[in-house]
Amino acid sequence: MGKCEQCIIKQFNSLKALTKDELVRISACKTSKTIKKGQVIFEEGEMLNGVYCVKDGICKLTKLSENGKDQIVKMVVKGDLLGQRSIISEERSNLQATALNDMEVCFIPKSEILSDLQKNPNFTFDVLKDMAKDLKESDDVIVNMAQKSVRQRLAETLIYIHDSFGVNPDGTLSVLLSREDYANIVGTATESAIRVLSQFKKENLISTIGKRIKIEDLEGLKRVE
Amino acid sequence: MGKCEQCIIKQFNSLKALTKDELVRISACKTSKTIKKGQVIFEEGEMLNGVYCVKDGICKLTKLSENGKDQIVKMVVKGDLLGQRSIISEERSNLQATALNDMEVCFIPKSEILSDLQKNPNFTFDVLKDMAKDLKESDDVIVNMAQKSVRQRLAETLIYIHDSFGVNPDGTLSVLLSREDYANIVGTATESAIRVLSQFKKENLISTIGKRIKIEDLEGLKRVE
DNA sequence: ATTAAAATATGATAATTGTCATGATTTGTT
DNA sequence: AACAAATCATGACAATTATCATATTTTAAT
Repeated sequence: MGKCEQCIIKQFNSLKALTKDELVRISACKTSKTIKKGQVIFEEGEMLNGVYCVKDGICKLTKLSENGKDQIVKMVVKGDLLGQRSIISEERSNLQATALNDMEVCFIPKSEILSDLQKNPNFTFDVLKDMAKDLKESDDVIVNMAQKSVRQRLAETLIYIHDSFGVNPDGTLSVLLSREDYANIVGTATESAIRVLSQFKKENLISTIGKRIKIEDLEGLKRVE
Repeated sequence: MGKCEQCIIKQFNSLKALTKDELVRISACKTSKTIKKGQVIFEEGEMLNGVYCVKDGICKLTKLSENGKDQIVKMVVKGDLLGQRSIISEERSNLQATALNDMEVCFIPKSEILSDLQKNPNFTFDVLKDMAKDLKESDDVIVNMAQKSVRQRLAETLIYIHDSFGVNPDGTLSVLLSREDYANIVGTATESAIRVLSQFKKENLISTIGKRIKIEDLEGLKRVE
């Protein structure tokens, strides 16, 4: 099993603020897991016993709305930590995490994280910074949800996925989301999302190969109102 | 000027995690301010030089959307800290803060807060917990915005304001918001907010005295779909 | 007290989005 | 390869929400 001290991934998250000693100790008690596409990592309401460090793959964080629909609140990428919030507030998770890809993650027990938070102010401060960033992003999402049209939100989602996760050799978005996923990011009915995507296609903003999507006119998408 | 060591307000925020020494030092460099209703405490894009501890009054945190409308992202109450996020990320504020009441606040310089964050892990951890709570609330707001109707969101807003800020002797909500404010919380057009309030009135869920609102049927409001 | 400005209210209408029905296509399984 | 199940797609229509116009009421300033 890999050693945390030598793992490159930690450069992308708060674990980089840990000392070598602390990393060695974490390395000794962590477990590596492979998670298959579609598999649920943890459920809403579940008590988490630790945090996950995402070594590879992507997952979605969703919350079930009263109307029975899942809302995708955030996408978690290679390098991100998963579940810190629940550990810090000592509460059950308010979100469900589901793999969108095959994933490689390391599970670090709660006790280890909490003791490091107690002992290493640099680490705590780094987690704090991370959360401040998340919070700012949440503000943006709230404003977008409240003030922008479905058309605009979907255009921005496509751009976000393009910019954050990149494209395959054929130019299609490398993250394959279902139309339902798109709807659940944007906060609309699946049919509406499909309809808007069809419009985008007619307007030559995107093209599709099967269910894969290729952005044909990024600037055009940015101009969508 | 009051002394932080003796101030009751700090029980409601992370400052309670500071030691007596640290509080004495803060007390020495803090400044008290009175802010009039409607006054802007800080603007979007402004560089904050410290955090505010709200001793009395309420303010709204807004973000200007591209369509020129203000979205109210959060309400800040007596006991809350204001501006920690910008200080922690060392970024300009992403939100504007505007007093909804006459307010009493204490301004604590950035340097003091940052040094306490460096030195006192309990304090940092408490700020972290606070932010974790904010983040969870943001998730809820996102889901509500995405999945619920204007009618539902407005009903919930009325309940939230009722429960969080209480009522006057005559039963009207003690926080006086304009119809535009309500629209900017819910994320809808002012006319739509007004219209829904009128409906609620017709359905005897609320009554109005001038622009003041009184909840007549709390249970009914909770059932709104 | 008078008046102007701002906020609230309501109607008419258009635009957006949701819902239900139905078919086509894709995917996964045997 | 054949089939069932899931996903994608589109039409028709209903419901929700936005926009513009225009009163009415409230607030603030003189």
